[in-house]
Amino acid sequence: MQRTRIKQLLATTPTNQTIVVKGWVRTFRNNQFIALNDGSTNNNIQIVVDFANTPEALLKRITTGACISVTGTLIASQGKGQSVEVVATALDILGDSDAEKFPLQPKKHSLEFLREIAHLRFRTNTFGAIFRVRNALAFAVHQFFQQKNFVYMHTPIITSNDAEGAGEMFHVTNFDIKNPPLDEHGAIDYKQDFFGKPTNLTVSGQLEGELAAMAFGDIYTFGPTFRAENSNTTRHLAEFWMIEPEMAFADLNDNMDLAEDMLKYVIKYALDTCTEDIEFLSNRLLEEEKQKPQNERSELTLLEKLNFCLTNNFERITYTQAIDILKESPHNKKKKFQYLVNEWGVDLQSEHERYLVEKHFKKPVILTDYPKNIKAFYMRQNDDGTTVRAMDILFPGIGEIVGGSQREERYDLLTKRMTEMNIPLHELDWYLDTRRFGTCPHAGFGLGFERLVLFVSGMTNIRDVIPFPRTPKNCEF
RNA sequence: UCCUUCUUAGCUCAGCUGGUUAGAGCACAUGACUGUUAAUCAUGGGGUCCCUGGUUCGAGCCCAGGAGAGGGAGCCA
Repeated sequence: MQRTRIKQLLATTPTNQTIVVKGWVRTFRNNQFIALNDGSTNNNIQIVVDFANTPEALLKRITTGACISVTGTLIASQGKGQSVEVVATALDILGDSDAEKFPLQPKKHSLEFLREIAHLRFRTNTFGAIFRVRNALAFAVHQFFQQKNFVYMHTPIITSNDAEGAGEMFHVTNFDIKNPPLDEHGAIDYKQDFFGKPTNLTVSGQLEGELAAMAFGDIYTFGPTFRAENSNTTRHLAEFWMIEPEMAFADLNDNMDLAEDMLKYVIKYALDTCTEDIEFLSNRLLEEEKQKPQNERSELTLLEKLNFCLTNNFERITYTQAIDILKESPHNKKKKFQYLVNEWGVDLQSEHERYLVEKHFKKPVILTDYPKNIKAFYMRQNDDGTTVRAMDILFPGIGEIVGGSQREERYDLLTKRMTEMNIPLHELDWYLDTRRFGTCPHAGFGLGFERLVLFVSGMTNIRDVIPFPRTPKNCEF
């Protein structure tokens, strides 16, 4: 007989039907009641064991963490905490779990402790909810773009291109690093390496994405990305997943519209399909914030915050307007910023971004038209000669979740800018071909998937929204 | 990388001014009970006080160095 998933069982009208259910024991109370979970939902099904007619040796093996298979009848629960329960007629232990050694206990654990046992934390309510939400968001990303006829493009993970400047890269080689072959000058001879040249893990699929957009029109990537920055924060990972759409015949406004539509679409999808999980996470956050002083708590619950995002337009302002707002802000005048805002041209600090999003507008903000000197070479230059068609989307609690731009499609201006920024043209010759052969206005952005999961789950540390986080000095599992 | 806080039982933590045998709650084990909901009650086992060195009659506590973790900053998604 096939097993039924617990999520489905809990929604079934009990008519004494015989069912099979398999899962992992969360708790075993009173030698009689098993709370069983199979990952389909955070809710457990209660298995009732006839302990008087069950061998004691078998009862002893029903421990927290054990994997069991139960055949029984589904009945309306006689107890109060649940609507249905399963009266066991047969119970098999599929996998024992030594209660003395199993680290998950029927009690609250700290997120830091669970991070150390990331291979087992999937079995907790919090991480069950997080990773079901993550799954829903990933699926919704694909559904959103597919409905719009974007082509899913797999850009390379190993690349020889290191001219992007998006971040420090992980070197890829199969040399014996203690004894690499040297050339006549004593330098490492990459001609003898696997690819015959130095290679790295990708920091972005954007440049290759642009190539594809110049043929398919609209494309997106969704894959792993690697940055070897020594970043130790709650918002950075060395290995993370990035979504990068690229649209031909699109300007910055189209780009902002796409990003805003996409964020709203995937958040709504998660709310609709993971309602219970998000409610659970919302309550979890509420409980966690009770530990904090009143003025540090969120004004909205997680659920309210997500719904607020769906029903309000993101605030769109230019960098220049943002600087004016910050300059004139009471916060700046009272010198409450660590870095005071006095002049146009400086990069915004996180405290400034947080002020704009969390204090001034109290909603997601899209900042556009940054000074060209603080942005990448490929961004389209405005006629003022000082700013570029860049956009950053800032989210409360997360900061920058999206970074994008309209691309510089004009060959002359692009190569001039590259030369100014000391980017060797010959290394990106293939990229420049798009501008040589049938160039057109186009735009795209990069969305850090884990930052999205962070926002939707209400978690505060990015290491808790990816199954096995890779950060400086940490690559377990 | 910088600033800052922390590291004591399986987990979460307490540990006074440096003083004799290092504690609690939960978890776990044993027993009782048996429609429980983090069950309850009783009993019990469990410690490299992060590591190394130093000061001292005496260090979990003070000093130096190191490791790991949390929070903040920078870099960014």
